[in-house]
Amino acid sequence: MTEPTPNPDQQRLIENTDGIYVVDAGAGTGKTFAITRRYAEIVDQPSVEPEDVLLVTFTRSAATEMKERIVDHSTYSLRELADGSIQTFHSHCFDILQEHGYRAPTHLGLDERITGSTRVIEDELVENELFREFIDQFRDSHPEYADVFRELSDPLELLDVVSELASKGVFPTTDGWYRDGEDALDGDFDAFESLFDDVNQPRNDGRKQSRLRQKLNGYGRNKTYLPDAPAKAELRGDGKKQVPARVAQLVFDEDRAELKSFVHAIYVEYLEFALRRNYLTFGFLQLFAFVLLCEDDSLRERAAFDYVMVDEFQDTSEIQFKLALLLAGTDNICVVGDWKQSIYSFQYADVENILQFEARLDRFTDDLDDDRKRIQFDTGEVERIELTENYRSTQTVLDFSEEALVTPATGRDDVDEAVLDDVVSLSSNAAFDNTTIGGVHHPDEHEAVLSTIQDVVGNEEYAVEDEDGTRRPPTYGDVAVLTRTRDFGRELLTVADEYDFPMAYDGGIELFRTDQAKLLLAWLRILDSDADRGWAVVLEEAGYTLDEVDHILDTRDYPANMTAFRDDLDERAAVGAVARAVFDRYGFTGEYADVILHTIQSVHKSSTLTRGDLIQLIERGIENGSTHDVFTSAGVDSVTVQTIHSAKGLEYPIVVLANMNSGKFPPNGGGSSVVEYTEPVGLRQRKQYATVAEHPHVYDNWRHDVIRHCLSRDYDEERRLLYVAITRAENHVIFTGGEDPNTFFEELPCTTRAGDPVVETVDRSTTAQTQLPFSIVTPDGPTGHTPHTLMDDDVFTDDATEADSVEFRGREFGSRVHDFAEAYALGEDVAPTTGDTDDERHVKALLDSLSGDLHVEERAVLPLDVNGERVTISGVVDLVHATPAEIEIIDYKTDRTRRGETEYRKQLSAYYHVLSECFPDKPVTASLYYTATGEREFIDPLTRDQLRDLVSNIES
DNA sequence: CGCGACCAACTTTTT
DNA sequence: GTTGGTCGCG
Repeated sequence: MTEPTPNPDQQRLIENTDGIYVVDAGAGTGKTFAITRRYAEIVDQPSVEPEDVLLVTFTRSAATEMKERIVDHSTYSLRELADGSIQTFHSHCFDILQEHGYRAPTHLGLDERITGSTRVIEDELVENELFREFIDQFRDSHPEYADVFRELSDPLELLDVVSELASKGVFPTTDGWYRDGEDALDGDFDAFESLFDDVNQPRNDGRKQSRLRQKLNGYGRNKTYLPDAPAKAELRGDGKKQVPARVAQLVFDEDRAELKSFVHAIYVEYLEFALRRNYLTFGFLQLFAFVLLCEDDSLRERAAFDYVMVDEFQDTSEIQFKLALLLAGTDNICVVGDWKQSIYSFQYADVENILQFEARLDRFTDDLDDDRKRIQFDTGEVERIELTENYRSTQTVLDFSEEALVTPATGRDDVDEAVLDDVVSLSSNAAFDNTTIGGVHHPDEHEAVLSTIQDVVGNEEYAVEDEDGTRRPPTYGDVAVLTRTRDFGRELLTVADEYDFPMAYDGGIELFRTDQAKLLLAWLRILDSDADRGWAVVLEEAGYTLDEVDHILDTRDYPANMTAFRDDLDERAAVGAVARAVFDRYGFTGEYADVILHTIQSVHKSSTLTRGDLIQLIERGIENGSTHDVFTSAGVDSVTVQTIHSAKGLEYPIVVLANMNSGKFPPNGGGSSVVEYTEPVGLRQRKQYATVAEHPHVYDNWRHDVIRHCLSRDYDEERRLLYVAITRAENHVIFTGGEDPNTFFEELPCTTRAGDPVVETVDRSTTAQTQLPFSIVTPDGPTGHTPHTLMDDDVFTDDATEADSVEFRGREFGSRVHDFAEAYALGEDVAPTTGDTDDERHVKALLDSLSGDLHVEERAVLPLDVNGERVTISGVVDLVHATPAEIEIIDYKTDRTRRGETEYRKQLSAYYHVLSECFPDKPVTASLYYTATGEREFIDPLTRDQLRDLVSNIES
């Protein structure tokens, strides 16, 4: 939420465009507003153009939002800003490499090149598969590392190592390490010693041993070390409450030459592998961009900006901080962030970047200037600006949010209250503060959440305030359920569905844990080996009882229609065709099925996927919960379910923070309230090896068993997560827990009560909304495709081979125009990559003639009551164009000869009704735009009754 | 009150 | 890998 006039703090940030600034912008302080105004201030100077300014955001959607908001406050249009650099680190690095990256690998001694066709692997699953493939061949070609591999439980850990090193700027060259990379690997004894000392302080005024000494009590338990390992007593010392100081040196000094050479070999050969396969990972994008900017002085000067701004600075990694410095041609640097919202350490974000900004600025500058001057400005003067006025939440919520930062996560967790010294307290500008903060717990937590929301909706006690100051009871749309895990969100949606409760999930979904993927896996297993665990799933889904399933499995007397389908599947050679047939059988035509197919196909491109491979792929996907974004829109009046991470930057009048359960939030640890000893103490079998010689692969690293206790492990980030969740709320916060709520739930200073959930089924038969996709059945076209995929008709005929369809889809005419339109509407620079056909020119002309908000690919769902049953029509149109005067729905078609006119009409009409409800005050029009002729045809929307008739005819 | 030993239960987020 | 709970010892 933003205010039209900047407050004095914001004004200071906006006006002070020259020099180095660190902005502590707490939650809801109008950070985006201020930063966009600042950008506008900078580019509105006559001597400055958008391309002189780099504005880095953390997500692509944030970049888009920034652009849109800057347009409102500067003399530049969205088109002109497309040339300016408002983007993520990753996409900026990609641009640099596209333009100048050809020889970048040579700076590391690599012979491969980065070309215009080098892809970026965004899908984690695909990246993992590629890495596995690399490791398999690495293993074969390096028998000398067989011993090391025996110690690894999962080769993917090596990908972690490589990624983490890349995020910290440690890169290999063909014959060593890049710049001072090896120093980082060797470490710094003084720094280590100070960590060591920290955990080695006696506690309770010297009466209690140090944390380190206590931890070392488990040293060597169930292990057999190599003979050179010191004894436990020697490490822990005796009589004192501390570990002897010399132990620090003892564990630090280790010959890691072999380990380093192994990691080096993996790292450098993986880089070669990726380049040969013509792809880069997110991490490698930054790696090569950094190398290029470091080595090529003239390029660095050309690529440098007069102004650099970094948003969400608490989410930056070490390499990103350094990249920002290399991209800054002057000392006009401004970083904006909030350390309290640093929750991405698993993605290598380093909260110290913002907390220790000045020290790191000096250190990184020195590093970069090590051999020659690269940073051409003085870093001496750094100014801090604090934004303290909060436009989102009530003062009660703000005060409460600080409590979250010092709430213990476990019973033994002692929180350092000193963190509050770093907190810049916020003051609310809300006039209305009727905030309730409380907790509800019940064993049926899903029901408890739903029932609590129903208590709140329409309840005057939970009144919320609209932007114009009017107070009203809340609706479903005012509520967001935030969870730490996607699992909980998915379960909650399943339960919500039973009550027809209006609820939509927003964000990544664990694609391989959906019914679609599980049934596909089942059929693949049936094809592979008539496996019971395949048949069991299929039979159960078909409605057989457990007894019946058992009987069928015993007798192997499968239903005839199923064996027929199996034989039919068996004739399809390509796995993609198998998957499509399975989805068709079950009517899975929505977004999930599409994304699964797409994922299979993208793996298929890089290797020939057999059924066995695909089974493995899905099994792994289920195991590690790989996620894929599924397209959803926020409902018109439905509760939003999100993970806390994905809700960052958003705000809701009422926040329900769910799943506050023991052992799940915080992640580790747990504990049981009832202890049952199943065997007498002392009889537990020890996993101890008689001699090391018997098991030469045992690699118990005694040094590491000490060192790991010195690395800080605390719950600070969990508390920050709590902080982020609470500060999403404008008015009310409700915590919910299950049977055994966790320490946060107990310790947070608010009242909690046991719930008594009664969920009422919701009648949604008349309300239009946008939500998760629902499948469509068309009378005369292929089933279940959105308007623009209908153009793929001929691609989906049975006799088209898999390879044909994959290749053909990529180059498919209609899709290309669609992609072009989307990219162009988003302000991306599309001309060089997509050519300049007549169709694209038409689309361009149309888009240029429009001003206002363009919403690309919004999905709408219109529920209809058909013969007493609720049926929904779902649609995706290419563009929604919103101006102050009207709403236009626009869909691109190549020409009039395509099939599926009825379907277009149906979907445009459904869309018309949904948007008419969303915007009751504005006229809504629906039109088709024929790119072959440039004609625009306005459609008379079908009435609800007509739609109902149409749908019931199709159904019967 | 501190210490040690032991068992059992839990282990996420995504550019 | 971390935690909660319990038991026994000093």
